[in-house]
Amino acid sequence: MDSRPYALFIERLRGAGLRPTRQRIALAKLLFDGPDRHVTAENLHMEAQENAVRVSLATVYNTLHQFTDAGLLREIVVDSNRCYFDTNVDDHHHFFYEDSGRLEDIPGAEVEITRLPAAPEGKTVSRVDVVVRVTS
Amino acid sequence: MDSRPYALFIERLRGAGLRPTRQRIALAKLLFDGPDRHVTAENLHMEAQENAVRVSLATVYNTLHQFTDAGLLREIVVDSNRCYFDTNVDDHHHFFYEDSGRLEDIPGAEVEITRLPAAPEGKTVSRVDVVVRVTS
DNA sequence: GTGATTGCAAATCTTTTGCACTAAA
DNA sequence: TTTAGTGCAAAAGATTTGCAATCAC
Repeated sequence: MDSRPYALFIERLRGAGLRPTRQRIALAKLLFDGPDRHVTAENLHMEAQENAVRVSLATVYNTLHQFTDAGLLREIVVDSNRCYFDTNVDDHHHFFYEDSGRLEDIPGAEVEITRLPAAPEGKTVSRVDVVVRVTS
Repeated sequence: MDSRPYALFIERLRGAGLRPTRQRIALAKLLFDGPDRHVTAENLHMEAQENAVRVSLATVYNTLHQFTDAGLLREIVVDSNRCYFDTNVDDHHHFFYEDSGRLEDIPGAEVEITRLPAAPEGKTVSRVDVVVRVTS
């Protein structure tokens, strides 16, 4: 929880072109001070409150999108009624537990796609997402 | 537009265990009387109105989910703020045009996945979705 | 008739926005 | 200072729900 100094996060924000405000620093600490994770806005807002971080839900939404635009987070689409954000921005894929809504990373190397159609004329592939949906 | 008899759709609904009501028949005709397509609820509701089919938006939502549960449609998740339904329920994948929100089928045979991790203990893979996101 | 289905409007849920206030540089 | 960032409450979408009216069987 308190394993890394604030300076690290402040620097990371500056490096991404974001002003290190109290709220952003606190959220960055929650997000990046530990193993990779998947969060929703609601989810992170609650966690902030539990940790006595005063931040509004609107700011959590804004911050998640700013972090995503800055390349610190990746947005994952698996449920058409909720946005998930992943602190792992490397090339990788996901297991999606349909029953619980939980997400789990699959390292990029564990999926091999050997055939894929060419991008349509004039288009560029921005990403290939593989979602393995599992149930009990 | 009027190429197939109503009887065909009525039978299809019965076969899926759904009462062939006026609304369901009309929507089935819009959905299945032609090549495969991708629709949203809003989208299909507008089309119904244009074709003088009187049906409420709530019923369109309900019907799309009933059809999906019955295996007549498949839900595709590519945008966390809109539900897409696909009349193609065979094994296949998608191009997603990020700029326009348009979806395009990729036949199952055009994607080959040669490595994939095993499903987690006690879980079964219900589906593997591949979404190729493209931009201009 | 009887139970399933529908329509409508209201409710719900997630996400975004407008704007006055506060804080970082 | 000056400009970016924040909080709040209200707005905006998309989807669901409750319930009386209607329809299929």
